[in-house]
Amino acid sequence: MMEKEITIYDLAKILAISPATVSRALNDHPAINAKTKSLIAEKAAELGYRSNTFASHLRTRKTNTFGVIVPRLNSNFMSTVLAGMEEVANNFGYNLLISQSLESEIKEQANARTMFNSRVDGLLVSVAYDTESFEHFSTFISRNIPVLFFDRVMDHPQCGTVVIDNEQAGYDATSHLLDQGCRRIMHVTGDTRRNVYAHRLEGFKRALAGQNLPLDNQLILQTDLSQEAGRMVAAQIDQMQEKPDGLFIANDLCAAVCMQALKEMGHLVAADIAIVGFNNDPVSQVVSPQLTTVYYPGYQMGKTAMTTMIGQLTGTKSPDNSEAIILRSELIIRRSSIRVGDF
Amino acid sequence: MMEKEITIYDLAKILAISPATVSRALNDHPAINAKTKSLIAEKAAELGYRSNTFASHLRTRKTNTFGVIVPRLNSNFMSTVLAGMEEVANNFGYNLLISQSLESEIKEQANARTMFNSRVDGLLVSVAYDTESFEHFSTFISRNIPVLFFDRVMDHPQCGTVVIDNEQAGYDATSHLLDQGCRRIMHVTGDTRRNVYAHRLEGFKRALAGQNLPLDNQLILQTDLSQEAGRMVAAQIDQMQEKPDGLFIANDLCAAVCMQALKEMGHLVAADIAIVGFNNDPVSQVVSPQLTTVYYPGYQMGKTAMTTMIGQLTGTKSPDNSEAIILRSELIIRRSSIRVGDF
DNA sequence: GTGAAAGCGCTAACAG
DNA sequence: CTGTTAGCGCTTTCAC
Repeated sequence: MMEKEITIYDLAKILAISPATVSRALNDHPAINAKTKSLIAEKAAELGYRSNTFASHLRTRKTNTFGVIVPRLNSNFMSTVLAGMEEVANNFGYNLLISQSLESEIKEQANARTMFNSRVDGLLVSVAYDTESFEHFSTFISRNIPVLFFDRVMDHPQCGTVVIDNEQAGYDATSHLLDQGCRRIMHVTGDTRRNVYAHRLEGFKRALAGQNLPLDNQLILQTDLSQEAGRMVAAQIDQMQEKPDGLFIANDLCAAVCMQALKEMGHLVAADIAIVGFNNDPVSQVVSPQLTTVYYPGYQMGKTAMTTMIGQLTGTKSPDNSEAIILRSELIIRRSSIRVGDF
Repeated sequence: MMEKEITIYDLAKILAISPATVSRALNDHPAINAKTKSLIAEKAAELGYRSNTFASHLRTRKTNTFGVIVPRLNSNFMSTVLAGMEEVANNFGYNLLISQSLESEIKEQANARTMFNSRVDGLLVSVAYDTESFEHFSTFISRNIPVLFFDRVMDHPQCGTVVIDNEQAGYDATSHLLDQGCRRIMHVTGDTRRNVYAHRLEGFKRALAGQNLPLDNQLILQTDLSQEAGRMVAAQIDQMQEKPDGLFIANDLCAAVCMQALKEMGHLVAADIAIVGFNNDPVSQVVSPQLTTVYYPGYQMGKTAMTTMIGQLTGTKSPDNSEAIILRSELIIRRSSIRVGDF
């Protein structure tokens, strides 16, 4: 049943050559005769030889594995990013060790420790809601293991980042609502310790300021952007004396639920209240009216992050030469926010 | 900058004891004095010692890592399953090596090879659309590495499976439509080489047969269940002479898009055509009308699969004692299929 | 309860 | 172009 594992020593003995030659041949070392190479490769295949990566890693101190820490796996955006990362990593012969922080810094620290102990060659992180400290990443930095943040990033001189221009996206979304004649716009955001939400909020503010509109703090709601939050926002709007005529929610699923709830309460989407979401989640296309949103290039972000990481590791880029890559995002205008013609 | 890695030899030297004792203490070996244990643990923590997993794996031939191969990472269902797996694995100190087959058997084989070379302790797989051969998994079996299938499974005497009762779910969904008075029900399915689609179809057929309704092959559409497919199905229905009055689509996102398209073409959902989806994707709750669907316990499936795998590995279950675990799924009735009252 | 010593399978000087 | 040799850091018999 249990077949015996065959090693380079077995191959060496059978072929009457040295293990070193076998090792070199298998690694396609230039100094080895092409004939011996193919001879060895053949025999290896025949006997079902597989390299013992641990022995190899033990020597080389490289694992060919990247750690990835994300807040949650089960969001459309994140799984799209991961899909992009996986594709690139796979092409370059790297593996991915994936774990989720479940939006908790504590868990994130534990994940980071596991990654560290697993001796990943590099770490890609999108931080949790409540992460404050950089501490759990500094162990990597001090051992020269590259750390790259994507989407929800931390600011650190030695870490690259891959993001979209959230400020501009927030500005565009808000400006669109202003263009539609909205004058009382509510913004539903997440934890503003996170760049993605903070910057969207800044963009929101800049757009209002551009029209000399006052900033009403009552109209800025910090939530967890869950579906539940969407329902609560709708209930709150329903109760308000002076209702907003525009609504910019930093997450599609939350926005979709909120829109649904508002409709049930008798509000007319677009006419009464124009709505813009964020992410271009599949959900945004199947709600009615279809949801105006910001296209968020998740797959591209994953590919870019991984490419950057590999580039850094293979020395194309110096490891302490951090860089910030900004991907293009784009406002997608759909029916939920079209009011022109109502005037 | 680059801190030196500290080993059990360093600890041994500093504490003037043998490396063997350090190793045993760190692994909580019973034969070691509690005092020496804590002394060693303390020093280890102080110096930032981390176990070199490769050296350890090289000796023990265990990796504490499971491989997971899924068709795609970026589906709500799959990422939910993965989230469940990750939680359990993490609790038991295992890591996850995740890769996607992108619905291609070729890629799946490559993934399996990588997993094999990475010497995963076990493999969890949900197979691709077009997978026919078991070949790429038999290498695992012959080396006694447990292989467990979940959701999209293969039949093999030595592999456990975790699934829902797709036949029953298909039956329930169809029966519900029949209960609503539908007599001409269309079923949109995926590749019927896959158990999940084949069984739902069987349930569909059984429900019709229970009412002595004829089986019209024109009303069974095999598609890839994409959003695009949803649009095509709607177009096709729109063109039909005798239109179906019920529609059972084996995927929520596809169903949601189809429903949307039908509405735009002027068809009345529920009244003209009652619709049932599958998966309880978030999308199903935000479309209007809300979509009747089958709740698919993804998180639970991930947890169960992982628990089973770990149980098998730790010897609770004999490895060649395959088992089939069937999780409960549940029809969730919403507005898209309610016609009672229209008569 | 602790130590000595061998070896897991591979790679990389170094030597020829 | 190929071989010799010495570890990588850990676990684990076998002693004491």
